Amino acid sequence: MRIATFNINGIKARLPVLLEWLRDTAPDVACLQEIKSVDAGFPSREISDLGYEVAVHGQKGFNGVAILSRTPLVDISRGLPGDEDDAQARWIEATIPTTRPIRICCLYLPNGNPTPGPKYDYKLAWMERLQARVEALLRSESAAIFCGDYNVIPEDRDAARPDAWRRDALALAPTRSAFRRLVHLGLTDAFRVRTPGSGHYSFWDYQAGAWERDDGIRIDHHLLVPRAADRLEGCWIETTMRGGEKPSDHVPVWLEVAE
DNA sequence: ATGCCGGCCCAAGGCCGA
Repeated sequence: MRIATFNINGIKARLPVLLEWLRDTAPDVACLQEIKSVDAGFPSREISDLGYEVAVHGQKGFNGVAILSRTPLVDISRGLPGDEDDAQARWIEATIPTTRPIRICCLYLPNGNPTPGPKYDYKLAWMERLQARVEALLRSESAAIFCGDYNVIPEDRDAARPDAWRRDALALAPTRSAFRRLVHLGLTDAFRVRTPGSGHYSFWDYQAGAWERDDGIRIDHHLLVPRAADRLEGCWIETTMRGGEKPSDHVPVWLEVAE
């Protein structure tokens, strides 16, 4: 089973690219972030015409996440638990009820800039809530995977220019500590366990010729609980998407797990 | 580079992203 995570930076602007990508690459599951649309505005019919079931958690103008799946989704849950007042649409999870079910969690972790400030406080608080959700799913012994835009550069090898990010919310020490605490619960960074070297990125800024200079960062990740990591067969970045027509500033990151 | 580009709101210019 191939599962992709893709921050599409706006479903309205990216629909032709998304449909062509679904036709060409045919993921079994696609976790989308930054759809920037309310549920009613999401082009579910165009996508279901390609054979996908759609689960959306949208919001007007900003954020928004969705899961697309070729097989039915069950037990869909919207919103990251832990703050009833959180209005930002950054989390949706659902189960793929195959022979060995997989719990898919699609997330869009807050950016957190500028730092210090309320946005950074929100990011760290969100990461604490994420920690609690991961702990709960570990206790449940489900084969859970956490796929999405983490807005975290885990280590220096995940940036072309690590020094430029040192004081940024994506790489600041408390951000990296919180990410390490998460991984140390027993999660596997599926890309890193297979590909240890530097020079692998999932985001390049639209500005200053970042793509042309390969000035990228790796911030889109698949984290797997042990029961899912046991089934890991591959993880790779679809870098070429960034050089295509009207690209998102992120590219898809793929995960293959045994059925 | 405290935003160079791009997308959102919705009709202009401001907010947001990383």
